[in-house]
Amino acid sequence: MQKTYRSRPRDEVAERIECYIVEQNLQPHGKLPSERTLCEEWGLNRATLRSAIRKLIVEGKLYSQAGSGTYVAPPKMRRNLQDMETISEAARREGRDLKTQVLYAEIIECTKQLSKKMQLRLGHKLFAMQRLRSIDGMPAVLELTYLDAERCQGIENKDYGQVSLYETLRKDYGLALKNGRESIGLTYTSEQEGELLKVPENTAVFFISGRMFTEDGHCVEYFKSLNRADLFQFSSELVSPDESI
Amino acid sequence: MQKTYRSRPRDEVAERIECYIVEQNLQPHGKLPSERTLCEEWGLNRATLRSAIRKLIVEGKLYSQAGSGTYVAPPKMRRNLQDMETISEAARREGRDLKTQVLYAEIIECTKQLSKKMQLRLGHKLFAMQRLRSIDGMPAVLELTYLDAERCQGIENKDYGQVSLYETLRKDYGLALKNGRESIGLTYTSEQEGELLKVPENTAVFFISGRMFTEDGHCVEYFKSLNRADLFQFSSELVSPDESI
DNA sequence: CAGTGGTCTAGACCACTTG
DNA sequence: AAGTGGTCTAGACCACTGG
Repeated sequence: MQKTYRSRPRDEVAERIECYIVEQNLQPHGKLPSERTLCEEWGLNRATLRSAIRKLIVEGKLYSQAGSGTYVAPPKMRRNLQDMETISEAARREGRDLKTQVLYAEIIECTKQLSKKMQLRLGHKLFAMQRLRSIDGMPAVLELTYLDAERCQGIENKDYGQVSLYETLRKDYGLALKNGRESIGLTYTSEQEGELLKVPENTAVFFISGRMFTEDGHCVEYFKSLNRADLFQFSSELVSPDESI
Repeated sequence: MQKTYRSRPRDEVAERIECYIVEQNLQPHGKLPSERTLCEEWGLNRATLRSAIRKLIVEGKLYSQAGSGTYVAPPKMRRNLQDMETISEAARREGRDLKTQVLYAEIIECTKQLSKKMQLRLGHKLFAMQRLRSIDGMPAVLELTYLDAERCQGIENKDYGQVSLYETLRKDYGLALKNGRESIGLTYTSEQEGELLKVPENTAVFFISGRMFTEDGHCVEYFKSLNRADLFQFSSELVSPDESI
């Protein structure tokens, strides 16, 4: 009485695609032949091939662009919560291209909720900025930053699509934000967030928020960001769960 | 020049299913009519209906069991990372049925990696235990716990399928584990983990690990757990990201 | 053993990207 | 304008669940 292993075409095709990538030495963002071409060459039904491709997409190994093609997904970018590495530092470390687009930047007055978070009085001037950050051309992080504008007057006068915010804080204002607390969770994108990050609505993304403090313990920055789960991998220092008993 | 809104059948059908659930007052675990029945009654192609069902499944609104049927998914169980609420406390709070199965329980010697995590010397006696915990009959959490066995001698003599581990620590050993650090990430199930949690291999699950300390700062417990993403929702106390500008 | 969800085949139209 | 992925139709077989 032995379990019959009737391997399904979908899984075989998925493996075949992975082999193809290796054999052809396809690099990240490398293009696969079109679905119809593969179907013909491999004698497949398109639905079966698409099912295999979908599997590899959810596994983070492929991505596809309507009207264009199917491509090899680049490895996820690793970020660590322990050290306070900014995304620009992480991108530099991994040799990635980081572009930043400022969606919103204004001086606002501290609200009740922000006042709690940052320990500032109501009405205190804050610099609020929302930025969309792209890794290797793919929208990856949607970031909302609040800065104590009274501690860094004129902070709003630079274009943080071009200049590093942290470098400005350090060089122009002598603020070295070394102490911080971050926390992570998962949420699902709203319609608007999905459009900005170029993912469907209700896609699971990492939600990271945190505060940065000056050396004398004052909160200068509060931020929250959405990070695409298909592009990032948040590693803790822990051993992999695969090392279970 | 207006964008034409040609709503796709799939999305219409998905909405129709949601309406059906409300109209028929279907409760969690309530059964939908069979796919073929719905196709006939609503004049649909089965592939289209299945596409709609798949969408609702990834959104956590339905689940299906091969050979049996498609059912209304119960709301996800909420857990919070900030407070150190155990899963049994969370289950009680939400009025859910929690069952625990011990897969492995033994005294082992502290390894190099564990020694780093727990700040204990190599060879220190640890109580290692792996448990599978089920919510309302569905395998939900795969948990691996390491306890400082020299601080709680005889800890291995109870059946933690029946008795609360934390209650035992508190009552029998006077250990109130109030201080802890947890961290969360995403990983993908191995074949074995998938079988235990009753999900396919390579399913995305939450990976939570953490350490619990005594009041005098000694690490007594190190744990890591896999939590099915379709059953849990991890919330932080922070404002929702939807409140972005 | 009848009914279920899971899968596969074969063929078609659509909106979009790209040369 | 040609080619691409995304979707839809119609019909079929499979392994499994449950009475």
